[in-house]
Amino acid sequence: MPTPRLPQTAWAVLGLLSFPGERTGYELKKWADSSLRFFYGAPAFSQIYAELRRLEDLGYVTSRRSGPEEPRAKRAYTITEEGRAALATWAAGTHDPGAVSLKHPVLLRVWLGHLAEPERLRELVAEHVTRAEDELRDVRDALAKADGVEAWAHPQIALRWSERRLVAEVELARGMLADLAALGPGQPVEDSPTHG
Amino acid sequence: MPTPRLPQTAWAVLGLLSFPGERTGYELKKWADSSLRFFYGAPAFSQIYAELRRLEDLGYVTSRRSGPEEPRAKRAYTITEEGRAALATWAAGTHDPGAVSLKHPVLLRVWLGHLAEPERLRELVAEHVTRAEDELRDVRDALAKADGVEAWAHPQIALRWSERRLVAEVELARGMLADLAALGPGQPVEDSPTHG
DNA sequence: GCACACATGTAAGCCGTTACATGATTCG
DNA sequence: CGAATCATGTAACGGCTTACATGTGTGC
Repeated sequence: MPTPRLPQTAWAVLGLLSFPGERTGYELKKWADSSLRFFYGAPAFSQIYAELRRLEDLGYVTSRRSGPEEPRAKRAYTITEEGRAALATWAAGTHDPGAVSLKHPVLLRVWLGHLAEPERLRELVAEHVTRAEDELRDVRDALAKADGVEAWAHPQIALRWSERRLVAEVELARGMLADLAALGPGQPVEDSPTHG
Repeated sequence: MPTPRLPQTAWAVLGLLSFPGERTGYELKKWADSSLRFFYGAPAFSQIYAELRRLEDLGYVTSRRSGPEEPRAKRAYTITEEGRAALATWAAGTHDPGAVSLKHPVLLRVWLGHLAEPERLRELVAEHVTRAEDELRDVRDALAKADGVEAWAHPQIALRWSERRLVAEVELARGMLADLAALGPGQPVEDSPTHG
C-alpha cells in the first residue's frame, strides 16, 4: 500500500510520536503547544484525538489503555514500524512541501489603515509587539527545556528558527510603527466619500 | 443592526473594494494576488465570488451587470455607504484582531529532521530560499506599481512590511542551513529502533 | 483555428474550530 | 468540599480549497 495522502497535521501528530516514548493525546497537545505551535500552530484537542484514531486505523500507531496499576482511564499511543516508515517516506518526499501560509490580522488592519484612526492603528501594532515578546519568552522557555537533549537536535533547530523569527517579528512591527509615524501625525481618517 | 461577525476574508474582500473604483470578482482576485497574498494569503476565485454574494446580501456592496456597451457578461461591484461604515467599525474594533497564523511546512520537516537524509533536508531549505526570493521579487514589483499613489499609503506600508519579512525569511532560512550544517556532515538518519 | 486570458460560477468535501458533555484525581 | 487539572471524547458548523463546467473575446 502506497503512503496515503494525509493532511500535514496528521504527519505532525505522528511526528510527535516519532520521538522516544509513548504518550496520551492530552500530553501530545501539551507538547504541540510548546513546540509545533511556534511554526505550525497547535491543533485542538479534539483534532488530535481524531488524528490519533485515524492513525490507528492506518496501523501507524497502537494504543494501550492504562492497566489497573495506573489511575485514570487514559490511552497511551506508540508509533509502529509502519508508522515510522510512512513518516520517513513522507519526510523524504520529493514533492514540494507546500506553501507557507501566513495570516496576519494586524497587517490586514494596517493595510486598511485609511479607515482607522492613526492612533488606534499604532495601538494595535504596539499590542502586537507585546504579544510577540510574550511568545518569544515562551519559545525561550521551550528552548531551555530542550537544551542538551541529543534526541532533540532537530526540534531545537526548529525552536531556534522560531526564536529568531519572533525577534524579526518584533523588529518588523517596530519598523512598521515608524512607517506609520512617518505618514504624519495628523493623517486623517478617510471620510465617507459621498460627493468628494 | 450591529456589525455582524464575518470571517476576516470577508472584510478583506470588502477592503479591496474600499479603494476608489468598481471592480469585478476577477479583478479582485488579481489584486489580492499582488497585495493581500503577501501577508494574508489570497482566497480562491470561488471564495471571492461567494463573499461578494454574501456582502451584497448584507447590503455592503452593490453590483452592476455590464450593459450592452461593454463586451463580456461581467459584474462589477462597488462598496456602499453601509459597507464602508461596517468596515470602518470592524477596523476600529476594540476586540483583539486574532492570532497570527503561521503554517510552515518546511519547518515541520526540519523539526522531524531525524527521519530524513541530511542532504535532502538541506535541499528542501535551499529550495525554500529560492521560493522566498521569487516572492521577494513579486513584492518588489507590486511595490513599484504602488509607488507614488497617495491613496495607497497604507497598502504600501503593508507591502514594505512584506518585503522586509521576506528578506528576514531568507536570512532565517540561511541561519537554519548553518544550524543544520553544524550538526555535522555525517549526521545519520535514525534507523528503525527495533532492538536498540 | 487554437490557445490563452477573461469571467463566473457549482458541488463536494475535508480541515479545523468551538461548544458542549463527562468523569476521575489531586490539592488546598 | 470545591476548584483546578487531567483526560477523552461528540456534534455542529464554518471556512476554504479542489475540481469541474461553461462561455466570450483576443491574438498568433
